[in-house]
Amino acid sequence: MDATLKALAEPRRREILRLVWSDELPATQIADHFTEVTRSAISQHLRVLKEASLVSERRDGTRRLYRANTDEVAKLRAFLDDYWTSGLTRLRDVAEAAERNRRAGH
Amino acid sequence: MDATLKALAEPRRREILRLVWSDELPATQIADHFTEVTRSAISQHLRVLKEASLVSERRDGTRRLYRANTDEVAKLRAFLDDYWTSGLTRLRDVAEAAERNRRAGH
DNA sequence: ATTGGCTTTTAGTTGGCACTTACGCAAGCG
DNA sequence: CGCTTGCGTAAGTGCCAACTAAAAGCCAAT
Repeated sequence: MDATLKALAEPRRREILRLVWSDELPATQIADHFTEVTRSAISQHLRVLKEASLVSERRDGTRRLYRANTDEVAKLRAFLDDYWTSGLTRLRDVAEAAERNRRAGH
Repeated sequence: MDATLKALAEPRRREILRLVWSDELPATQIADHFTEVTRSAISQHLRVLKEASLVSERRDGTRRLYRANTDEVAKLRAFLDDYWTSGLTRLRDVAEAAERNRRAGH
């Protein structure tokens, strides 16, 4: 989950993900979309996305076709829904912090 | 939106957001929750969260009370739902890239 | 085998980010 | 007023992430 959010924090990686959202695309065509950075930079972005499971790679001859892994974004949605809504653990943690404070205090 | 994702990419900031999700909390109490970093570091995290509109600040005497801005997370959810699902713009962009390629290509 | 297109990888640079230490500043209290 | 409490800010450090340029890998066709 950490990897997912870190990967999406970069604007160009979001753009890449959008490009390969509905169809797979070869690396060169993805890179051509970006005029301000090198093909190498895009390749490295693709690696980050792949390691975060946000895209999958398929080889076809010398080309490499990338496609978005939409399931992973769905997981992020679920994360946003569930993570903070556990008020009980929050109260427990605050209580623990107060306890630490009390013992440490003077 | 960029600021929102960048802010959430940091684990400690997510933890802070979880702490102040359902109730407001003074800065010191938030900082006490983290034993491995300084109070100053937490203060800087709070500033990032505030600039991303993920938390709001309320002053009460010398204290500053923070509370999560749940609307902003809701916006992120909407973003995840809508941003990539516009296949038409994707096709347009790919066509443009191909056009650039054709002209540039000798 | 060698050439050539498609792509990743390596090495090196730079900018940014999280952190600590030290300081500053306002509000309440004796 | 002097002191303390609660908190942000400034300056400096170290690390990591994004980038470029150059080298290397992979695959197909010749």
